[in-house]
Amino acid sequence: MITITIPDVGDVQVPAGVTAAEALADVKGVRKAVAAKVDGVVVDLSRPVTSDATVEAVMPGTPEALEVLRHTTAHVMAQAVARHFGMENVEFAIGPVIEDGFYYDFELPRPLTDEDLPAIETLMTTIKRENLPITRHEAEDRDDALAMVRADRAKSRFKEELIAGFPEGEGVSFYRQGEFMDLCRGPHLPTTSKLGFSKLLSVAGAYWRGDEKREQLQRLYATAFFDKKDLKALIHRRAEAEKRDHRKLGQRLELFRIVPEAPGFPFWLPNGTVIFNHLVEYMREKIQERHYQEIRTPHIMIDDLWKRSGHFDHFHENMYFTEIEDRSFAVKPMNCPGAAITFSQGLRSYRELPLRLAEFGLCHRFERSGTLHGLTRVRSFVQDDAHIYCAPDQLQSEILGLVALCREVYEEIGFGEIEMFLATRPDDRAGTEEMWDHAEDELREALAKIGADYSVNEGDGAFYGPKIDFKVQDAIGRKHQLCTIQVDFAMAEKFDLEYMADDGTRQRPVVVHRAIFGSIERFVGVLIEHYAGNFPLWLAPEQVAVLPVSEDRHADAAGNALQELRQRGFRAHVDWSNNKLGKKIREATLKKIPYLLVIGDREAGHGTAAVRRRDGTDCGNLELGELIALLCEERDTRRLTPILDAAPKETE
RNA sequence: GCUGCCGUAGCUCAGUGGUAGAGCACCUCCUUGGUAAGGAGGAGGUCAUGGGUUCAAGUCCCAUCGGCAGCUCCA
Repeated sequence: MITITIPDVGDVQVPAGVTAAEALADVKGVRKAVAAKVDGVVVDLSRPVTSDATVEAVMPGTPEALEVLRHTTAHVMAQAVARHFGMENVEFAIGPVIEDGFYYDFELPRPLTDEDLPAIETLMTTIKRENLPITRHEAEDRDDALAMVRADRAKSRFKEELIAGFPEGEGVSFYRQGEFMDLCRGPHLPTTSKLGFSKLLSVAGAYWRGDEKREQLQRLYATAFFDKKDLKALIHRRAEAEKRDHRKLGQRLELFRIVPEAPGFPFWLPNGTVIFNHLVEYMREKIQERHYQEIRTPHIMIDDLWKRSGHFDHFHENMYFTEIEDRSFAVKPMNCPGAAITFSQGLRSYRELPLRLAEFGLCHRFERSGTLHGLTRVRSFVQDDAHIYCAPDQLQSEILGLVALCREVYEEIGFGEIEMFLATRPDDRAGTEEMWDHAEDELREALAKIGADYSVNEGDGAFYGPKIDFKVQDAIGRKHQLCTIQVDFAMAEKFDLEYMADDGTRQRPVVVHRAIFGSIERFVGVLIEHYAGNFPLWLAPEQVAVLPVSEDRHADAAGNALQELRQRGFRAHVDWSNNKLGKKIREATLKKIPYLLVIGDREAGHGTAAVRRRDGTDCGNLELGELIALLCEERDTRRLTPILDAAPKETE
């Protein structure tokens, strides 16, 4: 007999070797359990328990249960694909669980099309109804496992390759339901009837083991949940994300365009340029407060410079080159060399440090056509870049200042949670161990000083120094990496940068590269989706629309309102069309203009306007001067939420 | 770059190998109106580009360019 400890229930004595399910037999609701946890490890319910252990049921609703469900659903999807094409025509690769679902990679006689999906889904439902028991089979070692896959099917080179990579001398497990067997660590649901609600999402190509030199496989993405509600919620979330897609909104709101004549090089339309410029202006304020100096450096410089900076060696594939009077030039992919040259004009004194040189620099990088994506992955973009040249003992306070700046900006923009990552020394690196120790310590200490929560990405630093990366969460919970703060010991050497220290010796400055927005292009792309196109007043391309009820009777009042708004610097217009009011409201609302001022008989004589927000809220009738003062406050304080609330309902 | 899908009016999209279509937007006229679409008329096309098959190609085939999803890359 062994002793099983069941949390919240107590200890029970059972014969050694009973299954986890049997051990849990008395637990309330155990019939719904999808797996068991033995001493904290999730296993099949059918797994025997051979010695004293803590055993608990893994119930639907827990993350572990969902993972088991999705993993099993992946197997069932593979089985359905096998039935759809015939087992002998399919070669199976891998089928892991990912965030929000799972996928499975196959080699198939022909590519999957959207028409295959419903057929595969139907087969999955059939397999669920067949209520096939899912059983675990163990191979002694790798040879045994190889024999098992070869006996099971004609083509198994991917599975064989996987097995060959397993550690020697360890067992290998397989799972079988019905005619389908798959190499798998498990655990799985006990039978296919326990499957929840699943949906096939998309088809894509993927390389075997992510290597573009290897076989290209067909990848089928899908998801599964226990509760139909959750599946619907995910589908809704995907639809919501699609509605916010910055490429669609960018087109509809006339913010930017990317045309075939310049693939990957965005055109900023007037509306988008307003946003672009205001973000730059905002960042200028921020860096002026922090005593940065702004510079501008050339877009095209001779090859030798890029060879000296190391870009030619490390970044050549992503650079554009051109020839001028038989000399080879490169278009800048980064701003660092220009800043370094700027720094090196004249001998610097320690009194000038930290010297913070900012540049809203336009960079060009060659990106492969398949990687381009709206504004978030482009071939030309403007970075809100800066290079800080400081003495080693100033490094930490500079880092502190940058982390604070980042947090301040992201908070003012309205992002949710901010995650920080410390990326430490990679295997391939420059500089001495002391330098790395020092730099990493400085970063760690800075993060500790502000009490920041952060994760460490070991070995993820740049070859010249460690960095802090920021990830922000947008309004619908997606994460974007924007800001990066990088410490660089190599650049000062490469460009022979020096300053005169207080003891009269020449010293190398430490260089910090950083961008807060990252690139303005990507930042605007993220912002469009974050705000769903509803930009806060200070950024909105059009801030106020004046809508006369009758375009001739109320023309004077509308014109006056417009003039006053424009005098106070608002981007405003009057809808002079002869449409009815309802239509004018619809059009202005679709343009996501924050405030609509309706002016009719009731307002014209009193110098007021009936104010409506783009979300449909009626803010009531306000005197024009008072209204404009409030709007100024909303704009000038860069409020994220409207300053005007719903007017109280008037009862007559 | 790779695999698959796609490319028709400014936008969103229909279109059976046999005369090029709709809605919105645009222009003109009527309508002067009260919180998300008033009415009528008009204009707008090298069906991405180049080849091929066919009596006949928007439609079938090939190539190129561009877009989308994913992979890879980047961060």
